Amino acid sequence: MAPLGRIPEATVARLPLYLRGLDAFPVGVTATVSSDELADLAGVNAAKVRKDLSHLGTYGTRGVGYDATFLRFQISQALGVANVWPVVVCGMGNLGRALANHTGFTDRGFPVVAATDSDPNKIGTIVDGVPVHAPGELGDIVRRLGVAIGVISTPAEAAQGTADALVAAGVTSIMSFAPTVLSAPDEVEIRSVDLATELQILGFHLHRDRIAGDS
Amino acid sequence: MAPLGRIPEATVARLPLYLRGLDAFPVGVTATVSSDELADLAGVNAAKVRKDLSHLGTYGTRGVGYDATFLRFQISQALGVANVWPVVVCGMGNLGRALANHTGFTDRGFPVVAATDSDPNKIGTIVDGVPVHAPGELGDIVRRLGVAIGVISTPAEAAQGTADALVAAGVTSIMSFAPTVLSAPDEVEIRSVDLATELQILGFHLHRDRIAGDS
DNA sequence: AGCCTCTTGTGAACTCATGCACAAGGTGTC
DNA sequence: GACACCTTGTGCATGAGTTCACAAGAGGCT
Repeated sequence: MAPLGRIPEATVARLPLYLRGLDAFPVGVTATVSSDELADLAGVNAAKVRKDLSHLGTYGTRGVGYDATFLRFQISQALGVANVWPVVVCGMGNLGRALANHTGFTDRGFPVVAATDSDPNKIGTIVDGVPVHAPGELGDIVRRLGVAIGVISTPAEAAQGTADALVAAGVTSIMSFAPTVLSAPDEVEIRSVDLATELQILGFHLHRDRIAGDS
Repeated sequence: MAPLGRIPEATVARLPLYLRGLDAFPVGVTATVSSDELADLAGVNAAKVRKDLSHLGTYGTRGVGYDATFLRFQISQALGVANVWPVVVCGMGNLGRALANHTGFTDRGFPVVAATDSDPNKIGTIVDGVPVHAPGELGDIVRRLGVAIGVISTPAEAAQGTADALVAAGVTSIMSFAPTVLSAPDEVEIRSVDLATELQILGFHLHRDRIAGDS
């Protein structure tokens, strides 16, 4: 199989789950893991695990399984986990503060190096070790600190302007929590997480189950 | 078309986006919206909008478009937005507090009526209007307040136990932010949002672009 | 060595989702 | 009423992703 041919998007989205599952295996100790075990750890089925991993290369041994340490290395390699991508959090409201302080980010190679907020009372302060700047300084911050990823946690009204500023500064990866559609050039990748939308999807199923139960 | 035949999951996930897009139209005022306009507002293409809406019924007028108010009503109906689903937030760390205080939840019919945390200093206090209880009281809270949805924002280690407690209390919809796989009976719907995983997906593309740029 | 057992890697069928392209069916104008 | 113009609704083709099922190896036991 092509060692690094095009990896399907669905597979890319699962690689972090496999990596997380492999955390169950101590480093340094030689251990093998089967596609079945890894499937359990990642919450998917075994066939998917095998097909996903086959996109990276043939790293398993038939009849045995995968060497946990080696597999972790290969997935890390594919995901580029060795890199550290500095993050700027735009909008230090409730959510922004939580994100800036989220240990899961730094632990995985995404240190929050700066934040912006339009509130004059916050500008110039340091919240949980993260300096808060004015939105106008965004371009400067990105260049000076080598920011690779922008997180938008502003109100919906300010989101597009913030995205524009990030793009203008050269940021090509954005994660947005604002409940609005963002437009940006094609080469910019935007991942949008709308928490209320997620709940509405849950609500749909609750609603439907209730309808079904009533009839 | 079957007015309420089975709606594809992908369509369900987009209905909230359409509903959000329709917010651009004032209530009470009669206005029509075309699939093209709605596509822009929701960030998808027009063909998808039409096919999605056709699953709900034939609510458009050829040559004209959709009546904004009526369409909003129909989508709301399908999603069951008229219902109010009380939410309990489990784990009042940084993220939990932000979620409990998230106005987007209450605004969309998902009031956070209670929270739990294992920290004795938090138990019994009221944070932003939300009373914090001990994890052991979860079953009682769910029954007493009619909780429909549980949000898990505990550390990964406590997530499965919290999920078990929610399920035991009769909650069938769970939204989890814990970076771990949760197991639950089939009838329980779990939506998992791992923020670090999202960033790793962005990181993959950054990594790949950089590789491509180097070669 | 021969055989049995185990698990990977993958061809192939199948399901689900997307997007095109156009007929069907409205509205408004002359 | 006839015609020109719009936009929906949908049949169909294409593509992406999932799952099955099994041959191809690898290791161990007798």
